[in-house]
Amino acid sequence: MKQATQTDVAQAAGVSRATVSYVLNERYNSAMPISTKTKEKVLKAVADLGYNPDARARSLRSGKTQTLGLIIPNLHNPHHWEIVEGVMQKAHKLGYEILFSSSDLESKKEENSIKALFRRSVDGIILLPSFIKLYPKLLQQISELQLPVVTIGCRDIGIDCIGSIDTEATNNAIKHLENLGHKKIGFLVTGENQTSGEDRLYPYFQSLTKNKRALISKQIVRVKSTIEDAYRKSLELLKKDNRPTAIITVNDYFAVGVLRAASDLNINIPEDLSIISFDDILLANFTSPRLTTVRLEAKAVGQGAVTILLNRLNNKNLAIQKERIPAKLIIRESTAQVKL
Amino acid sequence: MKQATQTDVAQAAGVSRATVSYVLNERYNSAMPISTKTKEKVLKAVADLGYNPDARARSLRSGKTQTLGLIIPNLHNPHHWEIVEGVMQKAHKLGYEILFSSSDLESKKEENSIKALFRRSVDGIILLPSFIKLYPKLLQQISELQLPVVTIGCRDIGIDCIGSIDTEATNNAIKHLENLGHKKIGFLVTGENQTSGEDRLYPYFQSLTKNKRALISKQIVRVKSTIEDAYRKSLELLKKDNRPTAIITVNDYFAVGVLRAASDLNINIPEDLSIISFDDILLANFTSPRLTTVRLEAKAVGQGAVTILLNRLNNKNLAIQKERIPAKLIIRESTAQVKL
DNA sequence: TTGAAAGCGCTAACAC
DNA sequence: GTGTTAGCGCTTTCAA
Repeated sequence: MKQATQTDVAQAAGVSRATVSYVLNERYNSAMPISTKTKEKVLKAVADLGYNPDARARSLRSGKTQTLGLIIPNLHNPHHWEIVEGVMQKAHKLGYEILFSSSDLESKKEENSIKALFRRSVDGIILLPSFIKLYPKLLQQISELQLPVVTIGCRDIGIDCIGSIDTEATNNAIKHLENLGHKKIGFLVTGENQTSGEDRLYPYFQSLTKNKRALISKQIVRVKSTIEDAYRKSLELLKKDNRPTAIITVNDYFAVGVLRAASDLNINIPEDLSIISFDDILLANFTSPRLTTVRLEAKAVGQGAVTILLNRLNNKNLAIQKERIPAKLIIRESTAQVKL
Repeated sequence: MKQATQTDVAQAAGVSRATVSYVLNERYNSAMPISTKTKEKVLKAVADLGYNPDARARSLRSGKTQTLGLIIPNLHNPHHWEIVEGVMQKAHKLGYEILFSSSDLESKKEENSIKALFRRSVDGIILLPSFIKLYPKLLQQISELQLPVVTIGCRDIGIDCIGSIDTEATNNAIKHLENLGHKKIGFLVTGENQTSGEDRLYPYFQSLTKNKRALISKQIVRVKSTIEDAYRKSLELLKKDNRPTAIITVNDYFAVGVLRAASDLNINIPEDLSIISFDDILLANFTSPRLTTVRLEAKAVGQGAVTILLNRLNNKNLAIQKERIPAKLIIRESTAQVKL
């Protein structure tokens, strides 16, 4: 049997198509009063026929798709998924669907995702950007598409955003390590063009030029966003004679790679090496040892992103929204007093 | 500036809207010949105006949305994302978008996802089902919606499907453990209503009733699909006097929880306890010890699901498709000869 | 309180 | 080779 259409329902209920529309969109409370009997007739016909309004037609006419685009850099970091979870929960609760895409760390793809994918099939976009260099281009595309966008992770480029307070988070991590007496700290950050490395650690390095820079012998290692590379690079780092007594990684996922590398080299954690990371993914509490990490409230970030985006949809003229979520240090087992 | 429409392009190029449509849909090679000059004029106008066809209107008219629905049970098991990755890669390559949804292990939600979400906004659905009991209901919904569906994981219910060869995979795991001399094997499976537990281990248990059942003292533990529960339940299991010498978990994600529990109890792996699991997620090679596991080729499964679904879209009358992907035992560090 | 009808932007059958 | 035109299924003014 063919799918029932609005016309079928109207005929079955003995009313006009407009009336069906009114009932289904609950217009009867406000401007458009509908008699209870009519309403019931329509509802019955809808149930009988198993009628489901066509989202495309509805969208074409109303201008709203009730769909949000979500783009994340890669599919392997669990932190991203926790964000996705927050986004989906909130979006579904509010009656929005999610058109999902991963940019796979290729800037070309990220571009395409934004452009090709969202030919008015979404009302707005939630973007977890991967490439810093992309930002100017991004801005341009966004204005061309005239689609509201909220980015996860804030930079001052006049776009709605939500993110953790990176400098605060970083300071928490550094301070914890310093309190434990660590002076030789290694840093595992993402590639030069990617966001999380720069955002998270750069403010800290900046501050160093003024004061404690001399105190800390920086050992910065850039890794691709895979656990394999985190493993390989930390293996190299830890094989050096002058290896750090503590490592800060830009995310928990990398920290798992470091854990593995340390284990290969018979380096005990935290006795011989402290590790601290960011995110506090679920897994962080189940590694051996459990990870000391700076919690970034992924789910809240995801939910907040939806809220911000919908605010924008409801009011194009809103001032730029910028929400910062506090980061909290979670001390577990991967950090300890430095050995003398 | 308003988004350009087909009419704008037609005017700018000095042709009719139909011609624009022909050019953009590349109809000029086949039935509908278009002169090169016209084609170029149109293409230029498209570029000048930054024209992007409206996916909704196109879909409404053509009946195709170029969008696939993807539903997975929960967002935390990395194996699921690897499947998602395969799905997205293949789908995007073929010009399809992904409408994404997680059923979060609530059967109610899974139902809604299928019904409400996909009111003709997708051409077909890829479903990684979570609840066995849902299958009959599922079948009914599918026929009501008249939407092609492919399930990941096969059961004989007359739906296109793709999955690993579960009995083969299970036999691989069991045989490996038996070869190492293990007789007391514990099983960590998912809740009674969920698919992976039953599919993966049930055929094996069935076979046992006929022969080696006596040899193996089964210790079956049911866990919820969270790493926390896997951890908690294996802690209980391992505290027993008569604890198993080997544990089979239904996925690598659970195995990480077992690793953690063993570590808490100072049980050495693999010396005191062997662990074998399923999936071979990326992480499985970076735990300590690295996991012996039965590789399930998640990415290939995801890609295959898309292929199967598109076959179905192209030919409604195709016989039921059923693709099985061989499972391969990957021996790493979490299994060893049983101690005497 | 309800109905008639226009039209969202596009594709495809048909006409020229 | 190219243009005309009829809808796809819905929402929403306007009229009754």
